[in-house]
Amino acid sequence: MGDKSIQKRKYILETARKVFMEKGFKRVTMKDIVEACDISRGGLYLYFESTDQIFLEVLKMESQEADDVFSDSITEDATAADILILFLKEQKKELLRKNNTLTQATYEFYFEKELPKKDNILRRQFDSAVKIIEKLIEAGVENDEFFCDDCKEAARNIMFVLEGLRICAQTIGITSEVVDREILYILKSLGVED
Amino acid sequence: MGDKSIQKRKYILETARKVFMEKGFKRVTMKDIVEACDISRGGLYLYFESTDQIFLEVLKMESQEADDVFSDSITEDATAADILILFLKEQKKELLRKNNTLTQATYEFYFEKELPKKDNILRRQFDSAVKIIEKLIEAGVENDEFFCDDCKEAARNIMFVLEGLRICAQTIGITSEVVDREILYILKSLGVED
Amino acid sequence: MGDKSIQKRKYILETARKVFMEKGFKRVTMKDIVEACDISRGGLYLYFESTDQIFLEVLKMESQEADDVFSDSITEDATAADILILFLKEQKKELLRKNNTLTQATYEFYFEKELPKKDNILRRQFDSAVKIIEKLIEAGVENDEFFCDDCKEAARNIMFVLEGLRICAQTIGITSEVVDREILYILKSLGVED
Amino acid sequence: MGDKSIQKRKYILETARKVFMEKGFKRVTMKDIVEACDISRGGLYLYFESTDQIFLEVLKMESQEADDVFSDSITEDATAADILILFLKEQKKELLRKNNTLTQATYEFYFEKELPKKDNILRRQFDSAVKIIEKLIEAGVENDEFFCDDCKEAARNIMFVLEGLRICAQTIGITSEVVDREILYILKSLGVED
DNA sequence: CATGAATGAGAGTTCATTCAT
DNA sequence: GATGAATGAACTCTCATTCAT
Repeated sequence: MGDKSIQKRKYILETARKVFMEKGFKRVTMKDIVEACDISRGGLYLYFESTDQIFLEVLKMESQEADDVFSDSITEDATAADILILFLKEQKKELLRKNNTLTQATYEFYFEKELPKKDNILRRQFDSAVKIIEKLIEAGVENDEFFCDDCKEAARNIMFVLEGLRICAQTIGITSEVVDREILYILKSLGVED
Repeated sequence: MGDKSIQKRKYILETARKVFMEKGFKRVTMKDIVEACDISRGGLYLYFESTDQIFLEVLKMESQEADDVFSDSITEDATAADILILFLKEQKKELLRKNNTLTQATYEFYFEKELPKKDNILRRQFDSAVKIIEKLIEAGVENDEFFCDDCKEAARNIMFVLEGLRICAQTIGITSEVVDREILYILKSLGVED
Repeated sequence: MGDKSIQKRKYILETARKVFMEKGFKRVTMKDIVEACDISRGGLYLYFESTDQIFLEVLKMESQEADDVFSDSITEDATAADILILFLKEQKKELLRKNNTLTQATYEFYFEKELPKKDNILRRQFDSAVKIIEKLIEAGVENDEFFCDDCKEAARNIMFVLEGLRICAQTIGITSEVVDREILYILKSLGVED
Repeated sequence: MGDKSIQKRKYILETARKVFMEKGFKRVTMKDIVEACDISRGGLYLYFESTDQIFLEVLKMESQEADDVFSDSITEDATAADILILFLKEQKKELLRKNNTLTQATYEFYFEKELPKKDNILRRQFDSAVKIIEKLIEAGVENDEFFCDDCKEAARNIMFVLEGLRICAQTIGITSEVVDREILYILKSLGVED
């Protein structure tokens, strides 16, 4: 596969990503992607053999970029609290974005395929996020920014709240204020006065 | 519609409920329901016109029963903390049940139809649960069982954590221990020492 | 499946039979059969799930009728030689018929699927024909119509010659005279002077 | 067309031959041949325009080599009977070989294309084989090895039996013993005592 | 000459929905 | 009311064939 092919492959994945963001996972057919990419039916099959495969690849792309969210948040002089707040604000932005997330498609995908619960991308992302938040809280505790007995558990709780917000955003809808309140609640439970 | 019809309608809904629990929402076809009910294709259409409609009715049934969870928890001499703990344990049991919940189907349904976020069954259930928990916490605060600044927010937080656990149970999988730790975390943040 | 369904099933098989006679096996698609029957795409799938299945059923029908060829040949006063000659003439007629045989389709079918050689319809038909011819020759030998050392082998040889003629008729083409000569040769080798 | 081209053409034909032996005719696609030859899709089209053409060319190659079977059989001191027996044994070997013959592919090819019956390679091969066998029998008759009224007809009969065996080998399966018995039957009908 | 990405026609299959009985 | 055969739109997937490089 030449350079051009790699380009096209990437182009297809990026286009498919938009389609998944708009329609979720299940409603997307190979035809949808073919049309969005403006290529031929057979052409798509040269690169991918199913929507499943395409979605998994999109997810991989996504997950690589996800790691950057933290990296972006970390600046030299920022305190742990600053970084955590920045991260939570990032998450807020993302979970309030309408039709601009793969959240729904991802959930649908994991529902449809009854994938191994132990080893899947989503799980790895979750666990890795927990670990990073944990480190952040530990750093904050050392700096006396945070107060916390069990940093690991606090990190996990934050992630569950975020997941709860995320799914509610997709189903029952939530406002910016609701998210803000949750963020404040989280921070308060870490002993941050604001 | 005669008595017999009402009976049959109910029979269909109950049978369909089982099908949705097994397969989620999207993967269920009219054919599946027809076969599960052992009625004729045309027969089903006499009562319902789509899987959507059937699922909504199933959800209505469900939501009427859901209110009983709390009622069951409340006994005369129970303290607020007792009731809250009982409720959380109920939730734990439910969210760990495999293929015995409409959770997945419900999420799928709400993903698929981009329903009004403001007024839907799920939303009403959520809000009503928040209110009940809030009342419970307030009662607990008055009894000095709980310590809490903002009972409404605490209640909301609990619900988001539960939602987070619920979705995670369906996608990345969670263990009984994970749920226990979250329950403890919630109780601790209410000032309960255990 | 009601009476009507059985009728329709039969109708489809008979129509499909004609299609197979015209086009062989491989070139026939479900669409061809749908069009020949003038039914809907989905309609055909109610009765059969593949051209394979349809062809096998056609073959079964055929094989039931094939047994009648002999029965038809046998009349009360006919001698063994008469019956054998009648049978060979029947075979001649059949193998010279253009596009009015399933021969080609049958061969194609057995080529395509690499079916068990031991137990298949074709094999059963062949063996049963050998047995009947053998009986016939034995009867002829007893009547001093035929002369033959090994009736079983003679019967088998007749069948192989017929198979050879059949396949040649489909590939390189043969004339009526060629078949006649082979029939005479067979009869002569059984000691029949004509 | 340069030397190199001729070489490549031949290489393609020989490779394609193997593919046809494995899969018959109809199941072979241009893609199969391209992959077996490890050349480019477009490249194949520079030499041949269809599987039909390729198969015909393979058949031509084959037919040139087929003539050698007899030449090989003929040694100086061999009697007619020896040569005939050798030839029949050759044929036996060939028709019992699994997946190592173009037989099936050839039949499929002639089924698919409804080619002129009068003038085709298969026909020429058949006629030429008949002629050679005829000559052989005539020689045998002169040497008093064989007894035969109509040598041409005997030769033709042999070929039809062989064709019958060949097709049966591909469809209903035959054993070595069955072929042996047919060979003995043929020889006996030529008056050879063995 | 040679490449291999791209095309698009067409085969197979499923399912919501209708309608004569 | 109830039945279930029938319909046809929509999807998946494959392959011969072309054509820019």
